[in-house]
Amino acid sequence: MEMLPQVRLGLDIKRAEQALMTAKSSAVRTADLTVAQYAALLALAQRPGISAAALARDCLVTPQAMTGVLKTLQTRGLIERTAHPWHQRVLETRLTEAGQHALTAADTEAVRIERRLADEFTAEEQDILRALLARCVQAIERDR
Amino acid sequence: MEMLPQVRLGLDIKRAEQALMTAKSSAVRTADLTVAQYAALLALAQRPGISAAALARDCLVTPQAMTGVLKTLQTRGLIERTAHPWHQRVLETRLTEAGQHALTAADTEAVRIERRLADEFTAEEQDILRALLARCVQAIERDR
DNA sequence: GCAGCTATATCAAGGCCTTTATTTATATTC
DNA sequence: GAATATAAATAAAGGCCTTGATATAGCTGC
Repeated sequence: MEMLPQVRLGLDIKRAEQALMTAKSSAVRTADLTVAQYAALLALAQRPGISAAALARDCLVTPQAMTGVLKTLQTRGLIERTAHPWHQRVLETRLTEAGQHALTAADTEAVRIERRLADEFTAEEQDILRALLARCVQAIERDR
Repeated sequence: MEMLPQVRLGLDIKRAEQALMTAKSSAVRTADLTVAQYAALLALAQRPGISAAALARDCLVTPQAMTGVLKTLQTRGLIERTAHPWHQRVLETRLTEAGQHALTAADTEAVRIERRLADEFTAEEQDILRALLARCVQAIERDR
Protein backbone atom coordinates (compact mmCIF):
# COMPACT_ATOMS: atom_id res chain seq x y z
CA MET A 1 0.00 0.00 0.00
CA GLU A 2 1.38 3.41 -0.86
CA MET A 3 -0.65 5.27 1.74
CA LEU A 4 -1.54 4.12 5.23
CA PRO A 5 -5.32 3.74 5.60
CA GLN A 6 -5.23 5.79 8.80
CA VAL A 7 -4.03 8.94 7.04
CA ARG A 8 -6.68 8.83 4.33
CA LEU A 9 -9.18 11.63 4.69
CA GLY A 10 -11.86 9.46 3.16
CA LEU A 11 -11.98 7.43 6.33
CA ASP A 12 -12.79 10.46 8.46
CA ILE A 13 -15.55 11.49 6.11
CA LYS A 14 -16.94 7.98 6.08
CA ARG A 15 -16.91 7.76 9.85
CA ALA A 16 -18.85 11.00 10.18
CA GLU A 17 -21.39 9.93 7.60
CA GLN A 18 -21.72 6.54 9.24
CA ALA A 19 -22.38 8.04 12.66
CA LEU A 20 -24.92 10.35 11.09
CA MET A 21 -26.71 7.56 9.26
CA THR A 22 -26.84 5.33 12.31
CA ALA A 23 -28.28 8.12 14.43
CA LYS A 24 -30.75 9.28 11.80
CA SER A 25 -31.77 5.75 11.06
CA SER A 26 -32.78 5.09 14.64
CA ALA A 27 -34.35 8.56 14.85
CA VAL A 28 -36.71 8.13 11.91
CA ARG A 29 -37.46 4.54 12.84
CA THR A 30 -39.65 5.95 15.61
CA ALA A 31 -41.95 7.10 12.79
CA ASP A 32 -41.59 3.69 11.12
CA LEU A 33 -39.56 5.14 8.25
CA THR A 34 -36.15 4.41 6.78
CA VAL A 35 -33.71 7.22 6.05
CA ALA A 36 -34.32 6.82 2.32
CA GLN A 37 -38.06 7.07 2.84
CA TYR A 38 -37.67 10.07 5.12
CA ALA A 39 -35.41 11.82 2.60
CA ALA A 40 -37.93 11.25 -0.17
CA LEU A 41 -40.83 12.55 1.92
CA LEU A 42 -38.80 15.58 2.98
CA ALA A 43 -37.90 16.44 -0.61
CA LEU A 44 -41.50 15.87 -1.62
CA ALA A 45 -42.70 18.31 1.03
CA GLN A 46 -40.33 20.92 -0.40
CA ARG A 47 -41.45 20.42 -3.99
CA PRO A 48 -44.93 18.90 -4.20
CA GLY A 49 -45.87 17.28 -7.50
CA ILE A 50 -42.24 16.68 -8.47
CA SER A 51 -41.44 13.78 -10.83
CA ALA A 52 -39.73 10.64 -9.56
CA ALA A 53 -36.68 11.42 -11.66
CA ALA A 54 -36.34 14.91 -10.21
CA LEU A 55 -36.89 13.50 -6.75
CA ALA A 56 -34.08 11.03 -7.37
CA ARG A 57 -31.76 13.88 -8.32
CA ASP A 58 -32.73 15.76 -5.16
CA CYS A 59 -31.97 12.72 -3.03
CA LEU A 60 -28.74 11.90 -4.87
CA VAL A 61 -29.82 8.43 -5.95
CA THR A 62 -30.67 6.81 -9.28
CA PRO A 63 -34.23 6.94 -10.64
CA GLN A 64 -34.39 3.17 -10.24
CA ALA A 65 -33.61 3.40 -6.54
CA MET A 66 -36.23 6.08 -6.10
CA THR A 67 -38.83 3.96 -7.91
CA GLY A 68 -38.39 1.27 -5.28
CA VAL A 69 -38.70 3.70 -2.39
CA LEU A 70 -41.79 5.32 -3.89
CA LYS A 71 -43.38 1.93 -4.43
CA THR A 72 -43.05 1.16 -0.74
CA LEU A 73 -44.33 4.60 0.27
CA GLN A 74 -47.30 4.30 -2.07
CA THR A 75 -48.17 0.82 -0.80
CA ARG A 76 -48.15 2.22 2.70
CA GLY A 77 -50.37 5.11 1.67
CA LEU A 78 -47.85 7.84 2.46
CA ILE A 79 -47.75 9.26 -1.06
CA GLU A 80 -50.01 9.35 -4.10
CA ARG A 81 -48.98 9.44 -7.74
CA THR A 82 -51.18 10.90 -10.43
CA ALA A 83 -50.67 11.43 -14.16
CA HIS A 84 -49.35 14.85 -15.10
CA PRO A 85 -52.23 16.87 -16.63
CA TRP A 86 -50.70 17.24 -20.08
CA HIS A 87 -47.33 15.47 -19.91
CA GLN A 88 -48.34 11.83 -20.16
CA ARG A 89 -44.88 10.48 -19.44
CA VAL A 90 -44.69 12.09 -16.01
CA LEU A 91 -46.31 10.99 -12.78
CA GLU A 92 -46.80 13.71 -10.22
CA THR A 93 -46.05 12.56 -6.70
CA ARG A 94 -47.51 14.15 -3.59
CA LEU A 95 -47.65 13.50 0.15
CA THR A 96 -50.89 12.16 1.54
CA GLU A 97 -52.24 13.24 4.89
CA ALA A 98 -50.65 10.17 6.45
CA GLY A 99 -47.39 10.92 4.68
CA GLN A 100 -47.37 14.44 6.05
CA HIS A 101 -47.90 13.10 9.54
CA ALA A 102 -45.16 10.50 9.25
CA LEU A 103 -42.78 13.13 7.89
CA THR A 104 -43.55 15.54 10.72
CA ALA A 105 -42.95 12.86 13.32
CA ALA A 106 -39.72 11.70 11.69
CA ASP A 107 -38.46 15.22 11.14
CA THR A 108 -38.92 16.13 14.76
CA GLU A 109 -36.50 13.37 15.67
CA ALA A 110 -34.14 13.99 12.77
CA VAL A 111 -33.88 17.67 13.60
CA ARG A 112 -32.83 16.66 17.09
CA ILE A 113 -29.71 15.13 15.55
CA GLU A 114 -29.06 18.13 13.34
CA ARG A 115 -29.53 20.36 16.34
CA ARG A 116 -26.87 18.46 18.28
CA LEU A 117 -24.58 18.90 15.31
CA ALA A 118 -25.32 22.61 14.93
CA ASP A 119 -24.90 23.25 18.64
CA GLU A 120 -21.49 21.65 18.61
CA PHE A 121 -20.07 24.41 16.42
CA THR A 122 -19.96 28.17 16.27
CA ALA A 123 -21.35 29.79 13.14
CA GLU A 124 -17.81 30.35 11.88
CA GLU A 125 -16.86 26.74 12.47
CA GLN A 126 -19.92 25.59 10.58
CA ASP A 127 -18.97 27.76 7.64
CA ILE A 128 -15.42 26.41 7.71
CA LEU A 129 -16.63 22.81 7.82
CA ARG A 130 -19.07 23.41 4.99
CA ALA A 131 -16.38 25.07 2.90
CA LEU A 132 -13.88 22.29 3.52
CA LEU A 133 -16.43 19.61 2.63
CA ALA A 134 -17.37 21.50 -0.53
CA ARG A 135 -13.70 21.53 -1.50
CA CYS A 136 -13.58 17.78 -0.89
CA VAL A 137 -16.38 17.27 -3.38
CA GLN A 138 -14.69 19.63 -5.81
CA ALA A 139 -11.35 17.85 -5.52
CA ILE A 140 -12.88 14.41 -5.84
CA GLU A 141 -14.89 15.30 -8.91
CA ARG A 142 -12.18 17.30 -10.64
CA ASP A 143 -10.64 15.65 -13.73
CA ARG A 144 -12.91 12.69 -13.48
CA MET B 1 -40.30 21.58 9.24
CA GLU B 2 -38.42 23.36 11.97
CA MET B 3 -35.15 23.55 10.09
CA LEU B 4 -34.60 24.13 6.39
CA PRO B 5 -32.92 21.12 4.77
CA GLN B 6 -30.35 23.40 3.16
CA VAL B 7 -28.91 24.53 6.46
CA ARG B 8 -28.50 21.03 7.86
CA LEU B 9 -24.87 20.06 8.16
CA GLY B 10 -25.78 16.43 7.59
CA LEU B 11 -26.42 17.20 3.95
CA ASP B 12 -22.92 18.55 3.42
CA ILE B 13 -21.40 15.49 5.04
CA LYS B 14 -23.59 13.21 2.98
CA ARG B 15 -22.66 14.98 -0.24
CA ALA B 16 -18.95 14.59 0.46
CA GLU B 17 -19.34 10.94 1.34
CA GLN B 18 -21.45 10.35 -1.74
CA ALA B 19 -18.88 11.94 -4.04
CA LEU B 20 -16.20 9.86 -2.39
CA MET B 21 -18.13 6.62 -2.73
CA THR B 22 -18.97 7.27 -6.37
CA ALA B 23 -15.35 8.00 -7.20
CA LYS B 24 -13.96 5.09 -5.21
CA SER B 25 -16.55 2.77 -6.61
CA SER B 26 -15.53 3.46 -10.17
CA ALA B 27 -11.87 3.40 -9.15
CA VAL B 28 -11.91 -0.08 -7.64
CA ARG B 29 -14.20 -1.39 -10.35
CA THR B 30 -11.14 -1.36 -12.62
CA ALA B 31 -9.90 -4.23 -10.44
CA ASP B 32 -13.35 -5.84 -10.60
CA LEU B 33 -14.02 -5.11 -6.93
CA THR B 34 -16.75 -3.28 -5.05
CA VAL B 35 -15.89 -0.76 -2.36
CA ALA B 36 -17.02 -3.20 0.33
CA GLN B 37 -14.80 -5.92 -1.11
CA TYR B 38 -11.88 -3.53 -1.41
CA ALA B 39 -12.33 -2.36 2.18
CA ALA B 40 -12.37 -5.96 3.41
CA LEU B 41 -9.25 -6.88 1.44
CA LEU B 42 -7.47 -3.75 2.67
CA ALA B 43 -8.30 -4.49 6.30
CA LEU B 44 -7.27 -8.08 5.75
CA ALA B 45 -3.90 -7.00 4.42
CA GLN B 46 -3.36 -4.94 7.55
CA ARG B 47 -4.28 -7.77 9.92
CA PRO B 48 -3.85 -11.17 8.29
CA GLY B 49 -5.70 -14.06 9.92
CA ILE B 50 -8.25 -11.79 11.55
CA SER B 51 -11.73 -13.23 12.30
CA ALA B 52 -14.75 -12.19 10.26
CA ALA B 53 -16.28 -10.52 13.31
CA ALA B 54 -13.17 -8.42 13.91
CA LEU B 55 -13.01 -7.61 10.22
CA ALA B 56 -16.60 -6.41 10.39
CA ARG B 57 -15.72 -4.10 13.27
CA ASP B 58 -12.77 -2.72 11.29
CA CYS B 59 -14.99 -2.03 8.31
CA LEU B 60 -17.81 -0.56 10.42
CA VAL B 61 -20.42 -3.09 9.30
CA THR B 62 -22.29 -5.92 10.98
CA PRO B 63 -20.82 -9.44 11.05
CA GLN B 64 -23.70 -10.58 8.84
CA ALA B 65 -22.82 -8.04 6.17
CA MET B 66 -19.19 -9.11 6.29
CA THR B 67 -20.15 -12.78 5.96
CA GLY B 68 -21.80 -11.99 2.65
CA VAL B 69 -18.81 -10.06 1.35
CA LEU B 70 -16.40 -12.79 2.43
CA LYS B 71 -18.53 -15.43 0.73
CA THR B 72 -18.22 -13.58 -2.55
CA LEU B 73 -14.50 -13.04 -2.11
CA GLN B 74 -13.95 -16.70 -1.24
CA THR B 75 -15.98 -17.89 -4.23
CA ARG B 76 -13.80 -15.72 -6.43
CA GLY B 77 -10.65 -17.11 -4.85
CA LEU B 78 -9.42 -13.81 -3.43
CA ILE B 79 -9.38 -15.01 0.19
CA GLU B 80 -9.08 -18.28 2.04
CA ARG B 81 -10.61 -19.19 5.36
CA THR B 82 -9.12 -21.84 7.60
CA ALA B 83 -10.05 -23.09 11.05
CA HIS B 84 -8.25 -21.39 13.90
CA PRO B 85 -5.62 -23.84 15.27
CA TRP B 86 -7.15 -24.14 18.75
CA HIS B 87 -10.22 -21.91 18.72
CA GLN B 88 -12.76 -24.03 16.86
CA ARG B 89 -15.36 -21.29 16.61
CA VAL B 90 -13.09 -18.94 14.70
CA LEU B 91 -12.19 -19.03 11.02
CA GLU B 92 -8.97 -17.30 10.12
CA THR B 93 -9.21 -15.32 6.92
CA ARG B 94 -6.29 -14.48 4.70
CA LEU B 95 -5.63 -12.98 1.28
CA THR B 96 -4.69 -15.37 -1.49
CA GLU B 97 -2.13 -14.48 -4.11
CA ALA B 98 -4.97 -13.40 -6.40
CA GLY B 99 -6.51 -11.37 -3.59
CA GLN B 100 -3.23 -9.57 -3.00
CA HIS B 101 -3.02 -8.73 -6.68
CA ALA B 102 -6.58 -7.46 -6.86
CA LEU B 103 -6.03 -5.36 -3.77
CA THR B 104 -2.84 -3.84 -5.14
CA ALA B 105 -4.53 -2.95 -8.40
CA ALA B 106 -7.57 -1.49 -6.65
CA ASP B 107 -5.50 0.40 -4.12
CA THR B 108 -3.43 2.07 -6.81
CA GLU B 109 -6.62 3.59 -8.16
CA ALA B 110 -8.15 4.32 -4.75
CA VAL B 111 -5.03 6.11 -3.62
CA ARG B 112 -5.33 8.33 -6.66
CA ILE B 113 -8.59 9.64 -5.21
CA GLU B 114 -7.12 10.08 -1.75
CA ARG B 115 -4.18 11.86 -3.30
CA ARG B 116 -6.46 14.34 -5.01
CA LEU B 117 -8.14 14.93 -1.68
CA ALA B 118 -4.87 15.34 0.20
CA ASP B 119 -3.45 17.66 -2.45
CA GLU B 120 -6.47 19.92 -2.19
CA PHE B 121 -5.56 20.92 1.37
CA THR B 122 -2.59 22.14 3.33
CA ALA B 123 -1.51 20.03 6.28
CA GLU B 124 -3.17 22.51 8.62
CA GLU B 125 -6.43 22.40 6.70
CA GLN B 126 -6.41 18.62 6.80
CA ASP B 127 -5.97 18.70 10.55
CA ILE B 128 -8.81 21.19 10.90
CA LEU B 129 -11.12 19.09 8.73
CA ARG B 130 -10.25 15.92 10.63
CA ALA B 131 -10.84 17.65 13.95
CA LEU B 132 -14.18 19.09 12.84
CA LEU B 133 -15.36 15.72 11.54
CA ALA B 134 -14.30 14.06 14.76
CA ARG B 135 -16.36 16.59 16.67
CA CYS B 136 -19.32 15.77 14.42
CA VAL B 137 -19.07 12.12 15.39
CA GLN B 138 -18.71 13.09 19.03
CA ALA B 139 -21.73 15.38 18.93
CA ILE B 140 -23.88 12.87 17.09
CA GLU B 141 -23.05 10.03 19.45
CA ARG B 142 -23.28 12.07 22.64
CA ASP B 143 -26.30 11.29 24.86
CA ARG B 144 -27.50 8.60 22.54
C1' DG C 1 -43.25 15.29 -41.28
C1' DC C 2 -39.48 12.83 -39.47
C1' DA C 3 -34.93 11.52 -37.47
C1' DG C 4 -32.52 12.03 -33.48
C1' DC C 5 -31.95 13.57 -28.84
C1' DT C 6 -33.42 13.96 -24.18
C1' DA C 7 -36.05 12.73 -20.27
C1' DT C 8 -39.29 9.68 -17.65
C1' DA C 9 -40.54 5.35 -15.93
C1' DT C 10 -39.74 0.72 -15.06
C1' DC C 11 -37.83 -4.24 -15.17
C1' DA C 12 -34.14 -7.39 -13.92
C1' DA C 13 -29.91 -8.98 -11.84
C1' DG C 14 -26.25 -8.50 -8.52
C1' DG C 15 -24.65 -6.76 -4.13
C1' DC C 16 -24.67 -4.82 0.39
C1' DC C 17 -26.71 -3.71 4.70
C1' DT C 18 -29.75 -4.00 8.66
C1' DT C 19 -32.57 -6.35 12.28
C1' DT C 20 -33.85 -10.56 14.42
C1' DA C 21 -32.83 -15.07 15.81
C1' DT C 22 -30.16 -19.51 16.35
C1' DT C 23 -26.23 -22.43 17.16
C1' DT C 24 -22.01 -23.33 19.15
C1' DA C 25 -17.52 -22.48 21.47
C1' DT C 26 -14.75 -20.13 24.88
C1' DA C 27 -14.38 -17.55 29.23
C1' DT C 28 -15.98 -16.31 33.76
C1' DT C 29 -17.96 -16.94 38.14
C1' DC C 30 -19.59 -19.27 41.87
C1' DG D 1 -18.31 -28.90 37.83
C1' DA D 2 -22.21 -26.08 36.44
C1' DA D 3 -24.50 -21.88 35.30
C1' DT D 4 -23.85 -17.64 33.07
C1' DA D 5 -21.88 -14.38 29.97
C1' DT D 6 -19.50 -13.32 25.87
C1' DA D 7 -18.23 -13.92 21.24
C1' DA D 8 -18.24 -16.05 16.46
C1' DA D 9 -20.65 -17.70 12.58
C1' DT D 10 -24.63 -17.94 9.96
C1' DA D 11 -29.62 -18.00 8.19
C1' DA D 12 -33.64 -15.37 6.86
C1' DA D 13 -36.37 -11.40 5.73
C1' DG D 14 -36.79 -6.68 4.32
C1' DG D 15 -34.78 -2.66 2.03
C1' DC D 16 -31.80 0.11 -0.75
C1' DC D 17 -28.60 0.88 -4.35
C1' DT D 18 -26.14 0.10 -8.51
C1' DT D 19 -25.57 -1.07 -13.61
C1' DG D 20 -27.69 -2.35 -17.85
C1' DA D 21 -31.65 -2.51 -20.78
C1' DT D 22 -36.24 -1.29 -22.63
C1' DA D 23 -40.36 1.48 -23.85
C1' DT D 24 -42.34 5.71 -24.60
C1' DA D 25 -43.26 10.82 -24.63
C1' DG D 26 -41.86 15.41 -25.83
C1' DC D 27 -38.60 18.41 -28.12
C1' DT D 28 -35.32 20.07 -31.90
C1' DG D 29 -33.67 20.81 -36.28
C1' DC D 30 -33.82 19.75 -40.95
